Amino acid sequence: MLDIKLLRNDIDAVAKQLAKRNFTLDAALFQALEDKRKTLQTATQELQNERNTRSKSIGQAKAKGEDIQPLLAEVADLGDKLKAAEEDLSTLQAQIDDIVMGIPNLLDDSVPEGKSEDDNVEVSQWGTPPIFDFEVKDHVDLGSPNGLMDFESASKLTGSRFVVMRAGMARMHRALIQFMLDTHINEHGYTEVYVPYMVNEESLFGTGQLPKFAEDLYKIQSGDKEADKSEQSYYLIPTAEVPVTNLVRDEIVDANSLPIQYTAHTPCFRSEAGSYGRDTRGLIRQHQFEKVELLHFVKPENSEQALENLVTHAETILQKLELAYRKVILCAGDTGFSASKTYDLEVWLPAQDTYREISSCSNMKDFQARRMQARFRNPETKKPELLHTLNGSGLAVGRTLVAIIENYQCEDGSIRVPRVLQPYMGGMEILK
RNA sequence: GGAGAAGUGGCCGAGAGGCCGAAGGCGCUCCCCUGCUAAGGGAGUACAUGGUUUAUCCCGUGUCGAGGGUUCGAAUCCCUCCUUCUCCGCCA
Repeated sequence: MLDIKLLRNDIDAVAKQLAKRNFTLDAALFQALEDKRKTLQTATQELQNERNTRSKSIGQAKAKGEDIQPLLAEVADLGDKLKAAEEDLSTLQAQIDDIVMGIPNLLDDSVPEGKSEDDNVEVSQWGTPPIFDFEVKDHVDLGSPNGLMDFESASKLTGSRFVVMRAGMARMHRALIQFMLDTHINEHGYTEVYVPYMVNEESLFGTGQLPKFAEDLYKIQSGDKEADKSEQSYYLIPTAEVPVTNLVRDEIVDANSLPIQYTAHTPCFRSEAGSYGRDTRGLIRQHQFEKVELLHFVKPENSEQALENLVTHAETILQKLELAYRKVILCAGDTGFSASKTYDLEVWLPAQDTYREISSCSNMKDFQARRMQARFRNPETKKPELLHTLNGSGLAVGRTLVAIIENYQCEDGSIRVPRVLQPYMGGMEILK
């Protein structure tokens, strides 16, 4: 959520900024609604003030034992007028809130212009893509023959975009999670957190998935209960960003505890509505996948550096796994709704002969914090101020598995186990 | 799943229709006194938001778990939901 004052005072500049990300802000409509709001709110508050003062005088008169009937008569129609005014105001306010909640974050000045992912700018490369003297297979062909990776069974159990893994494959998948968590905890100073995989609506509003992206989420319907509107419903988390970031929702954290760095392993659930036909083969785009997430809560002046650190932490994993990758900065048109600036890490996939996203690291600045009222007390001004929140994948586990399988493949179809993972797999060196 | 109790500022806690944005305590900030393993005195100290502009000041509005309702007036009464605790049942 953007600062409402910024929208009131300088909406044209905001609209211009947002145009960079292909977002059209109807400044005239907002302005008109705002003007109405101002008069309506002032009028409503005047009525409330009148009610309050009159009620108070009734109380005082009663305490003195005076006759309050004439006073009651005076306020007879005040209630109805006030009620009407309050209803008009809340309707109008809801309209304004809808608009404001649907406005994406302002982009950092360093974000390059561009319309789509084709305009993202490469920042750096690490490692060299391996050269094979045989025809490379993709991870599906490598994993399927021995049932290590089994998409047919998964579609029987559930449907498309799920997987069953067996034996060494399942173990390597688990090893990756442990390896990532251990690295972030031991070398990068993160605190591990375990969080619910289902969250309420408020949490999803806090991080920005709602109200705009409801179709990407799975909503839980509990058992035999008919959808009862009065009861709160839960959603499966699309990323650990949601539960972990919401830890600071409605909190005023001690400035001394900053920066806070959390890491969490969770499954992620995405409906992938709107991506029909994309990446239908293999593990790349699943309804359920594991991710190790990195989150920072920092003072505003430190968030720029925190993003650089966070990306480095994610890069460390790829480097230890000796996987070639490149780092890109997302252009204006490709940067996500809540993000001010995003780096993607893209790992080399031999079978696709290209780099594919494996991590996305973003500085949300105060966008999520404002929605969540996540604050810290500034020791100098003694006033609460909004935190800056950041998050990034460190890394997406399924896609990392894909990268290992394809980059470490041998001519006979077996897969070498990366050195750093071997201790996590009982010393196993070859996966077949 | 059944029965009961409770949710008040950074924390603890009083308050039971009007004199309550809320006693008292702890903590914190500032000042004074004193002078040495410390103690005493005084003052201040919720958040959001509108007028209202970077900000200050002032005036208002809202907020006592959340949302509705009753009333001239609700922290206080009623309803729904959420959460916590106690007892019983069940359970990885």
